[in-house]
Amino acid sequence: MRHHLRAAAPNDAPASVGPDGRRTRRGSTKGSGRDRTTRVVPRRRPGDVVPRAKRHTSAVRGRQARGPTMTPSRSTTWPTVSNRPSFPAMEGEVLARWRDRDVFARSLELRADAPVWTFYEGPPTANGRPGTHHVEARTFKDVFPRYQTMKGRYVRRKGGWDCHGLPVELEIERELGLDSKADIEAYGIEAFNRRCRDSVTRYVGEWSELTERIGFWVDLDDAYWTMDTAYVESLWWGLKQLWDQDLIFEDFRVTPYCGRCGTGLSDAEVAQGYQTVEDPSVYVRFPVLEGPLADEGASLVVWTTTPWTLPSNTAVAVGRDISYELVRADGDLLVIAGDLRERVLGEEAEVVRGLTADELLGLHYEAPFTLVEVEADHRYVVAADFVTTSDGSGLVHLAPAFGADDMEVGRREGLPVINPVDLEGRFTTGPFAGDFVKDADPAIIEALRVSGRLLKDEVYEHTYPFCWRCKRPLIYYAKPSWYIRTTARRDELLANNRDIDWHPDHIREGRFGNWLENNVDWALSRDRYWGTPLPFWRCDDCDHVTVVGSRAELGELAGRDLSELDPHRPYVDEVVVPCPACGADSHRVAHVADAWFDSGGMPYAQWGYPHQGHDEFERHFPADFICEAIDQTRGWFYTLLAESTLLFDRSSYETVLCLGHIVDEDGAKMSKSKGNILDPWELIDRHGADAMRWLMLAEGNPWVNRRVGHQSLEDVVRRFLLTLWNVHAFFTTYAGIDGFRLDAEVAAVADRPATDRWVLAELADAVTVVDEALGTYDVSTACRRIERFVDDLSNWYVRRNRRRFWKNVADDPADKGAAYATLHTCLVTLSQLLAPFTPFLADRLWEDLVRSQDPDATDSVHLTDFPVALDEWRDEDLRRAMATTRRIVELGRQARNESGVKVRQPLARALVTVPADERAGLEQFLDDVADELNVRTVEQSSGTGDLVDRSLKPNFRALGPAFQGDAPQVAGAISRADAGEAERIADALATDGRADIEVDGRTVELTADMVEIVETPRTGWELARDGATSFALDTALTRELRVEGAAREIVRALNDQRKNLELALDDRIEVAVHATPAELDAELADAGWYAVVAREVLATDLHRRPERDAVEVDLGDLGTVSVAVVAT
RNA sequence: GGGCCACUAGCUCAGCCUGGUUAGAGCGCACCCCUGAUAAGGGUGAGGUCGAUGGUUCAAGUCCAUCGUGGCCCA
Repeated sequence: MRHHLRAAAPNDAPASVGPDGRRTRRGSTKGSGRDRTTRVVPRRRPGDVVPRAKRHTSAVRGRQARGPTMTPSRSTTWPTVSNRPSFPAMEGEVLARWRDRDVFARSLELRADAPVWTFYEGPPTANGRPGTHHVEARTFKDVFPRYQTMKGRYVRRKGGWDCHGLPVELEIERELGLDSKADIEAYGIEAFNRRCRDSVTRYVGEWSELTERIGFWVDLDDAYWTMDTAYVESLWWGLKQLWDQDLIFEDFRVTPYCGRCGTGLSDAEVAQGYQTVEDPSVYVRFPVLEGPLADEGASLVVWTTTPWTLPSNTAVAVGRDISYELVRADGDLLVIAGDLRERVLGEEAEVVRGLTADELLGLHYEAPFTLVEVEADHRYVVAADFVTTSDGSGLVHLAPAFGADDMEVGRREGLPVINPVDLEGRFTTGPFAGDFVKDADPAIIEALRVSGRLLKDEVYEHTYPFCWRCKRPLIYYAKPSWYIRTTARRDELLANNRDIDWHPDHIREGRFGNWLENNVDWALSRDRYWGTPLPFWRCDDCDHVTVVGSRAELGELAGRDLSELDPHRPYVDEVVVPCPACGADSHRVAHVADAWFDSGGMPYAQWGYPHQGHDEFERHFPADFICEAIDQTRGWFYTLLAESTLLFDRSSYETVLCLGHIVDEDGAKMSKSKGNILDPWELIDRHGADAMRWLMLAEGNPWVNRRVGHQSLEDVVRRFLLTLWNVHAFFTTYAGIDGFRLDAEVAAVADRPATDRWVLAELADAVTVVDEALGTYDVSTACRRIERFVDDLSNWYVRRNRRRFWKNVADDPADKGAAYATLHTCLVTLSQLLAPFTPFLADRLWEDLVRSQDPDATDSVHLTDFPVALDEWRDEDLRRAMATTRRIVELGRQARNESGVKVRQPLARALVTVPADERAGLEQFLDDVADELNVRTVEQSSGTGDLVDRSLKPNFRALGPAFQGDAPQVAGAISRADAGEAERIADALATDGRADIEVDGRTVELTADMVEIVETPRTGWELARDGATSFALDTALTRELRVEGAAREIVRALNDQRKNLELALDDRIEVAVHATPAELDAELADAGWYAVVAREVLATDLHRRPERDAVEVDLGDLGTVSVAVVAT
């Protein structure tokens, strides 16, 4: 096979290849003999010299050594995680582990005694290659069973294959060069069906591989095959049940038919053969035989483009909402739709009077031909809603034998079927006997002309179907067929549908509900070979039909052992049973079942019920969940509901998720002719299965068409998977360096820093939201919440807390331990949270973060329970406080941006205002704001001082209900309040909780919730504002601030060199720094900055001297600094 | 012709069920930052008459009606 999973190259080997192609090894770069002086790449950009930000709110912390320490007992228990992963290779490793450890089977064993949660696999047909849309469906089919398993349910996932049907037969016909049913029968049904059976399994291998590769856990070893004997026997049982309930009957069915090939065609085949052709278009007089119109001698004007069907006319249809007229033209009295009079009869026609459809209904008329004598009442006017006035005369000729609409009306009206045409499409009687019907048109028109019935004859251009094999025109032709009387149970179908949990729910009342409302009997039979043979035996003599429900029953009837009988054609056709009514021989009817009956019967047939598998069926009926593309509404969704309603009086599924289709990145349908089909293997090999899955699950709603392509997959990888992976790599890197151990003492959550408690509070919320969303089949919400958490974790928690991981353990072991423990908790919980969505990455995280520390731990995340948020994590106040903090930081960045003072340059002060109820929460994070924005002190306005302007903003949510129609006036008064008035109201609200305000001369009482007090610092500093939140930045620079900036710049330049030298994170170095003029040098030394620099860059010695090959940093009018690493 | 769905920033989509006066995100774009997550990362900004019209309401992207455009299913 082409798509073997490659033996995955370990992508995280301890050694990695550097940018220059040399192998480097973490922590062992010493003695590598590289020439350090030539490897320093001076980078000098004039605009690039402002010193790096530094924490100013805590001088003590600010002067700690920042690098990771050389820990003597460095643990090797944390795996080395590459920061440039290959997800497809990683997934290969995970797959190998799943196989080795038999994880899927064990995940089932684990829940063997748990409550059952049932998923039904809608069987794909395996005689075509799996495509990208199958990856979509299988992803959604996987995520919920995985979730439910983790929630403690037993989710047996029995696979299935759809084996029968016309597409299989057509493929074999093509291969064998067969052209018609006659050809097939000449070739031999036995051999033909054997080929069909073989072809079904043709792509099973590739299907299985793809299924495994994308992590869809389904039991394909125990899959059901709709062609299996036990399966077919179950269907027989089902059909017999229906027969016993009198729900099966035989009637004519009009289908597209090729007289030359002698075969009906499927809709798909018909669709291939449309051509634009010119056909005769004739208007014919049908004289009225009853009532006033008959007395006046009027005729109906009837239009048709198939004159050959006129001999089979049984009725004329009119539209109830159409206005008709009695018209005199050329001495004729004619009945025609008013809208069409002029077009058909010309301007000369004179309207005698208007007629309603009701006046026409029931009137008998004289038809132009009578080839067949019929006893039943026919040839009168009926109503039908398909009659329009866009063509013809508004009076439609009906020939139930040759039109599906005609047949439907005819059945409703009890009209006879007149069919003077044989199976080769030739007239059997009358003057046209022996002619192919289409060829008889001219003779028929001539006969009409001769009899004086022809009113008008034209040529009509339209599209008409032709046989794709022989190119001859198709005819619509009524043939005897077997039906299931679903209309008898329409109310039950509708009732059961109402109990189904549809996603999206509009399908229930909309597309599906409407379809059920207009339910027609299910045409069950097909005149084909490779399908479930209908178990109906008809007596040659008396036509009595015997229906059998199993081979055993059949054997009993036939009087011989049939336990080894292949229930397919032709073997089953050979079984003859005696008629219980008259004793004559009964032969099986030639039909097979619509393949949809097979798949609709899977709830019972997959177990062979009721002949076997009784317990399994009871245990797994109905399904909790099914999931297919939306085009199954009238397919599987319907047949499942119909069969289970008729057989078990309830729906066989409780929840159904409908999926949209896969389209390309431009939104175009994928099709072979456009050449925009995407091979799923190519996508997965390049980006990985997790990326595919996440794209399917997270992008838009499940039922909206999904755009798939390399670009969107790359986005998923970069935006989501890689972000998470980088956090993981960050954690393991520092945990490894520090020798962090999971069994180390760590502070209780309540005792950890606020930032830790915050991220755990977010985690708790994420777990809750995802859990609830998955419980209600809402993957989009779940995915969005996870994405937001990963972003919070990476771009706020890790970024804000990086230094806690770098610093020396000895300085603050509790703080460092808390940081590790917190991040570890987040990642492990994420691993479990992600397990249903991205099972590979999730399990890799588990392996690295849990298994690496504890070989006795559960050996896959998929064997764990879905995470539960601990109560001690929850802290909604803290979440709100951090949200405020981050909004303040955003404003600060905005102010920085607008001031033009870069973040690397420390500034002295900032003043912030937030709504009163957010002040307390913000207070605890002011240090974070200061550090993030590189400002020494950040203060909140006291709320009363002179530094703040106050204004009022109306809150409509409270004002509206209170003042109704006056709300706008009150709001206006609030907005217009001047400074003094605002001050007065704000104070009154603060002390009494209420305040008076004058509105249009009246005094109105406000409560605190009606007004938002907006404060703005009155400083003249750089100001950024958003509603009631503002940030004022003092941009004044002192010499001291600039010197500190210089120190940060030195650190940055040296760290830059460390990186160029490819030093390990904890390598020690010696550096040389030379600042000029001497005054700057002295200031740096006196303020202790050189010591800070040395600690920052892990320098054992800092020499204040010039060095050749040093990198020079221009500090503007402050001076210049040159730096160099002199020893490693 | 019928049913259903969609229409929100240049693009892809949230928000609508449960109406509240500052409509969000990602990508793209412009400008910038960072340089120990580094073939990465981050920020700020510009950009929207929420398809149109009418209605309900103190208040409509959100509720109702009609229309338009597109899609799916059916005929």
